[in-house]
Amino acid sequence: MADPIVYVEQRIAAAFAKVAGAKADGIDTAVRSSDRADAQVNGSIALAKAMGLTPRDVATKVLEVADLKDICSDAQVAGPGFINLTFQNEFLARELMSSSASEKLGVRNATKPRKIVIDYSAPNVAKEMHVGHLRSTVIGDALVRMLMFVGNTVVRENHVGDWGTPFGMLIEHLVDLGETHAANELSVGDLDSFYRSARKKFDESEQFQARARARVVLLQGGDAETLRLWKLLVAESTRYFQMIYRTLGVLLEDTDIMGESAYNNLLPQVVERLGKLKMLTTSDGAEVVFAEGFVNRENQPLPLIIRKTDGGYNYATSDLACVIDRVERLNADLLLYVVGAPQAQHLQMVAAVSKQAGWLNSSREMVHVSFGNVLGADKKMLKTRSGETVKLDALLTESVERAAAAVAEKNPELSDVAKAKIARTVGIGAVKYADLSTDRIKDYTFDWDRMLSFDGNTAPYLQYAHARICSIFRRANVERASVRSFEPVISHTAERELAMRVLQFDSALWDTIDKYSPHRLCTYLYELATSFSSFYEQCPVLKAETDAERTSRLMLCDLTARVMQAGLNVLGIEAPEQM
RNA sequence: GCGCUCGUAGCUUAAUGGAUAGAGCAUCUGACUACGGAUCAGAAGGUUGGCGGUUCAAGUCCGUCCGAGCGCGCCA
Repeated sequence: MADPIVYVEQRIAAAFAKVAGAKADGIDTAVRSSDRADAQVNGSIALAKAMGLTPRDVATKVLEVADLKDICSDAQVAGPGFINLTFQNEFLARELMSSSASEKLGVRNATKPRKIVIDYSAPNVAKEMHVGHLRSTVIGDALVRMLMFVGNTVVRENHVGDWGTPFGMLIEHLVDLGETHAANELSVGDLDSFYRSARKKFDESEQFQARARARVVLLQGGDAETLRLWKLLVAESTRYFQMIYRTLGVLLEDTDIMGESAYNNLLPQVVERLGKLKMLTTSDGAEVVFAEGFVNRENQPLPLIIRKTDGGYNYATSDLACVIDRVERLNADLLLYVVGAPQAQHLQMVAAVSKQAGWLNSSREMVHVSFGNVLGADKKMLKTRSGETVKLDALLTESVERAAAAVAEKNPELSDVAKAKIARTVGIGAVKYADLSTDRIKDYTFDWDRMLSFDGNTAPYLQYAHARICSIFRRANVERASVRSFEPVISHTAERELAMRVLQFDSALWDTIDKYSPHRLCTYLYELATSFSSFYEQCPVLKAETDAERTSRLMLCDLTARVMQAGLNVLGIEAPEQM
């Protein structure tokens, strides 16, 4: 326990229960941070009516019962019935020590650790990764890291698009080019042109279309030679994905790939099981499930197509197979899908059918971690086939280059090796942070300048705060660990503000996890950095007035840096010691 | 047509139903020979798309209208 608000909340809740008894049930007695005091309680107003008292009377009683004298220097009923709390500096100091002593910096572990399968990134074989994949990859990876941080078991799954009708055309194109030539073309990372040429042939030549269709049949029938060619495509693409992932610094590995093809042999089983459950209906020649509450344009029930008229399966079948696999083989109790908002209805239908079939229930659920569309400067969807796609590796390269220019300007004395390393850390961090720091649900306007700007609420600003602290310790020639158990003395306002902020890491991270919204942690870290910068201006550390004050401030600096580093780390962003 | 999402300062945005809507960018005014100026302090900038409702309290919930985007049977 380190967050004073979390701590006082328990006492307040108990006090409310004592004062109001059962009437307090369902009343929000949460304690929140406030700009009028350290914390604010506001359940009294809601309770007043039920108790036949004025809100201020309720608040006064609660305050009497809670008896917060040992931790609060001030506790007052204010306004219509709020309780404003001010914590004692000694209490904050104790909490800082508790946080400093804990490996997880005061963050509570999950009370019930879960097994969580998280589906993210999902690029397509033989296609370039673009900004849409950036969102899924970066958001998904941040969630993986924070869910693991609080003690969950997390399984990463990269649902790569490696199966289906386009592969007929891609394989035939590969055959036309010759394997060596095709491999060369694919290995230079120019996947889009490969895909486009195949597409062009497909659109222009009926003969090619026929070949492509025949090839799909061979592929799905397991023809050895076709599979060999298919694997060639997959292998080249996988190498390309891994290159991007390594550059991006995400956790995804080859072994996390569970492409559509991986579920191929489960597909007949899906049909069989749905059939046994009497959920299948034949409609227009296709085998479908009608999930309740979904209608089409004509207000007719909207089906989930399990088996097409031609006997083939499609992505709904494969997604259902996924659910079965994740629940039954992996024994997951939470399935997260970090997938764009346009898939919302599809995923709802998959969830509805899975529930109806009994694969999912209230303790095994799937959650769509949806994110907004990526828009161009014209505020229109960035389309994949328009040819105007921003390629991910080009984006990352440019970001690192811009960061390199900044490093060269600010720190010309650093070695070339150090400069290059910092440029990568800063450049990649900036891109990831730009993606993570706004509410994922909203549409996202792609903007080079904003993404690569190093001012304001950006990764470099947070990294800079961290680097400055490291610099203080370098100059002081003091081991970071040596100040960690020192009990700090809080006197200056800026010091106190920073202390309060540091202690909120726990609630900020949990708030982020509860909503699967990384931008909340970003906001917290930005505020932490702001508080530190302000402290840094106002409170000399190395030239503090006394040794005790100096050590106290060093302790606070160390803890701030550790929280910053841990916070950036769960976002998948590195915190350099110099920049 | 039906459904989902979004609409906050010039721009980019934050805000569990809580008091005076909080930041950054841009603009303007200031600041150290103290630990890194990729900084800090301050000013100005808002009828939270409109109207109505629920509530002690609404940017937030409900209704309605306007605007934008996405989805809606065999592509994934």
